[in-house]
Amino acid sequence: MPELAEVAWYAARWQPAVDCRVREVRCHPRARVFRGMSPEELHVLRGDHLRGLLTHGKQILARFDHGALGLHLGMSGEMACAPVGHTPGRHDHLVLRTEAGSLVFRDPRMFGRVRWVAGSALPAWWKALPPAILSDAFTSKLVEQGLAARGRRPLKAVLLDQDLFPGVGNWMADEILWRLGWHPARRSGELQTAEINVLRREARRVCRDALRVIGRSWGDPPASWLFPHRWRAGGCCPRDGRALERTQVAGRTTAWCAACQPPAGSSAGGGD
DNA sequence: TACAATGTTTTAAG
DNA sequence: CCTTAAAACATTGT
Repeated sequence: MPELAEVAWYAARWQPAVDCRVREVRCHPRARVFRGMSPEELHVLRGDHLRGLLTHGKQILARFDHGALGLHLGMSGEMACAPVGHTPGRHDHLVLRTEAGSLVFRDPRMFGRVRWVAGSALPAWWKALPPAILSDAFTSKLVEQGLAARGRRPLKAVLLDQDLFPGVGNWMADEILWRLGWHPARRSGELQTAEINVLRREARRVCRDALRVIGRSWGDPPASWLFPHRWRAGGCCPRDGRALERTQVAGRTTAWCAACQPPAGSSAGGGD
């Protein structure tokens, strides 16, 4: 489920335990989410205090006194602060017991990831993350160069590229394209300079809207967005009421409106 | 039963 | 070597 705003919301689930000491570490001995590392290594967390939580796109960093936990929620990951006596469930791969509650990392499909970097400094991989979409470093020039380097790829694929649009996932990419009135399969290299500016602006807008509505309270996006219509069987475009198309673009199911988002060349776009 | 699910990585192909 | 497409990953739900 998690994209930028859902990730922010889940990361905040651990917030109540900031400045609390880890009393006990429980982890599944060989869950895929630990990848190369030995989960035993995480027992060094015992005695450390959780010092803060950061998010960057879909990446989460939970900082402790002597290191940082890098978390990625994959397709089905969740974070929760369960009661102190929480008994780890089948998919609770990591549980940190604190006096404020049990911090749970849960991920049934295990496409997510947990990693540990010792030391109080920010990990190198964290510092190497690309500019966040809502940061000043996310410039039109950056977007222009990113699109040019992926010129033959469909826009949908490039929006999903975490090196250029960190935090954007399937629903956000569809939302951005729908708001712009652009066809998802349009080639990234054919955008004009003015269109690149518009794309940058809309990507930032969708990020802000998502964080406001979902990131703060897991609220339901308004019916004026594509979001609430895109998965429902028989979902219709909230702009013109036409039945939404559902096709594979860039290997992902893509919801779009054939009327609002015509193929490049046609000029009957949606926009707003 | 078979397919699809808000993601990334590896492998194959061009 | 570079870019792009497809397969793989593991589990649950329709």
